[in-house]
Amino acid sequence: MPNPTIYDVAKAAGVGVGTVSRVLNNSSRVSPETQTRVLSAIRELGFRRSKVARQLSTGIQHRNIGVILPNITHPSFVERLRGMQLALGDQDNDYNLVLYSVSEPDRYHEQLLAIVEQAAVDGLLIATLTVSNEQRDLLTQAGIPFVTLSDACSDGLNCISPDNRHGGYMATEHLLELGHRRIAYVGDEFQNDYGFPTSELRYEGYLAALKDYDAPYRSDYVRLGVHGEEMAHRLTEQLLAAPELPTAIFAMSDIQAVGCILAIRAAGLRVPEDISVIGFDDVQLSRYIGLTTVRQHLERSGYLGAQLLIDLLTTPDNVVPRQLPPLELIVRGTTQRYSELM
Amino acid sequence: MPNPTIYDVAKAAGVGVGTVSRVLNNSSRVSPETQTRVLSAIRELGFRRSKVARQLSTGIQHRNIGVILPNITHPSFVERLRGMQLALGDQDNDYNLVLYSVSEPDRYHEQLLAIVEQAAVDGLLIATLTVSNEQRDLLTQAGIPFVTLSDACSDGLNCISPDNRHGGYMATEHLLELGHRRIAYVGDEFQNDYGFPTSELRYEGYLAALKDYDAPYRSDYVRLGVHGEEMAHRLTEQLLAAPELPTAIFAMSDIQAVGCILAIRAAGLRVPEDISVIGFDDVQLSRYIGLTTVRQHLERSGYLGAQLLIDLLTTPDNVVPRQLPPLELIVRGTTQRYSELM
DNA sequence: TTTAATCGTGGAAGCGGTTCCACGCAGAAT
DNA sequence: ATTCTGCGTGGAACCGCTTCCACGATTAAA
Repeated sequence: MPNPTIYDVAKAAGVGVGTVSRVLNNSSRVSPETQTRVLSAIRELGFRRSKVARQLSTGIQHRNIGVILPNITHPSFVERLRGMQLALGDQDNDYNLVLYSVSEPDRYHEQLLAIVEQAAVDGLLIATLTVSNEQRDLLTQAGIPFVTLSDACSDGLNCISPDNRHGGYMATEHLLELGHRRIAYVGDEFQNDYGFPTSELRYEGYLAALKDYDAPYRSDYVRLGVHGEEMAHRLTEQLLAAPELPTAIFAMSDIQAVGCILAIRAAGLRVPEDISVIGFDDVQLSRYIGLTTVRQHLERSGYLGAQLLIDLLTTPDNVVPRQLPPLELIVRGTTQRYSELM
Repeated sequence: MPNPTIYDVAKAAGVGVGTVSRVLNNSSRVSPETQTRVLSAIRELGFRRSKVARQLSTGIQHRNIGVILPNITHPSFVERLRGMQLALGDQDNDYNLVLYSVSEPDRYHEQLLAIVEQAAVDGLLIATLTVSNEQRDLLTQAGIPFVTLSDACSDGLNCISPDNRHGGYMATEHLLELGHRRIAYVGDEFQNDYGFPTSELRYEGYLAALKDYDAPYRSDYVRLGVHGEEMAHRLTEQLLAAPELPTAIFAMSDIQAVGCILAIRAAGLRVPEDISVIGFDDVQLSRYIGLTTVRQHLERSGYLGAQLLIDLLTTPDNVVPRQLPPLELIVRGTTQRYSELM
């Protein structure tokens, strides 16, 4: 018997279904003999009570909020996750957080389909990944409200996003004001498999700042590659092989900034004495290592995103808009004034 | 109407329930007029189809695995989580990971009760938190198999755990072999609200190593406090205020090691030149900052725990035991040989 | 002894969907 | 005119559990 039900158990034990249910919930009194009979029938048949049937029958509502994110590895997601948990904790309604980590970009859509098909969640928090029109329609059609924590707040989707362009500007401006002129950019490739434009936006800010400050733009100072510390390490090595070294690097994320710093040190140079490095995000790690960066309130964005979604779920026609605090420049120890003397 | 059902929608639209269902799933053909009638009825009533009823009816099984952990903040949980995701990804059966973050210890039991009551999960992965006998019975009674990723593998529970005592020994031994004799221990209080004995176990290893190497034990070199970087910082300040400074510190976790290092630097001393520091865990962060530590394969333990649970869920009578790889000493840059000259 | 209360139990109804079968009706084929 | 086909539709049955009501058998109270 593949999936025995309480009816099977009842039959096997020679009792009624009500009795089986009573044993299962050890509610009211069941005579000891009966109880053991039922229990052994359960064991023999390998019975497992259906979660779903139980929920339907008892009418217990517990809403699931799904979180889709590219990969649990990255610290920035941890921060956002923490914020979400916080928001869900506020509501002591029972919202459960269900994690969907998209390890490979091409499985993203497939996973989304499965989520919809399974009716696994009541609402969705989509971090960093972009939502295509097709996907938007899919979710709307299925009646699953969603909030994106992304960098492309397009077409009136519910979305929590920092101003990446401005953040890129801020970071670069900081370096410029310290007197740097040869500033490199290390970031993700603009066209990545997950489809998010973060790197390009921050790069645009970088460009704009260079322009405003009449600093030269040099294409060989722009190094792009897949996200991660190691790639940043390698990109920095390339930068260091150039005839004229940059005096500062703007890395589009803190993790990449770490890669840059490690590469610089490995080359026998010092940070910030020889080369200044600024990151982006302000993850926990950055405080520990004293990285200068742009704080984008990741935890808060998770918090606000979850709140927004809860609004959407509970009072769809009274959704209060949420505002992310402005980006902040956090100056720590990896940037310093540029002096010709050096 | 609080919770309109498809019957309400059908009535309002003047159609049968079958038709409503067809519209909902846009399956087979429904005439355009009918469709719009149904759709507007849905909108007016604020109908949301019940996830649970749908699942019961379609017979779609998707198992939920709950993860209970003290607090999402801590990097070590992220690593374990990653391992769990990995294991769940192997099975491309649909196992969903549901997160329960216990922010306050006293809410732990309450949350556990809610999980059981709600029948929210099919199995449970309990990280770090300990399971009392009462709780064990509760879960067994409810037919929820569970695996603990804890430090107290007692009474034949399914459990993945490193040998913390031995790990404490290894860390201390490393310092001793570098010639250190004045070795401090910074860790959690032995009796913490979450009930896990990690700190005490590692401390025991510390003691044993001191003894084996005939190094003096000094109670003022043992500093305990609530887990976290900040507390470790403060404890280290106390250590530095002592008349005779320790030459090395064994911190029971990497995060605490960071606190130690920061405190040492803040006091104008250098790591490892003045004081060596060794941590425990080998979280990602540690690689970045070059921390010497004991690797406990956190990701792997999450992975194995999830696998074990899946076994329990699918083939309860054929559970293959999982073995964690042995602890490894990872020597990086925060420890060095002690020389009297200094 | 009669009546009432209690206990253990069986089983129908219901939770809110989906699905399949049956039916009416329009248009095509005979 | 009759039969056939297919489309759009209604609604019963079912998914697997809980729960409540009913009922017979004890036991206690009157």
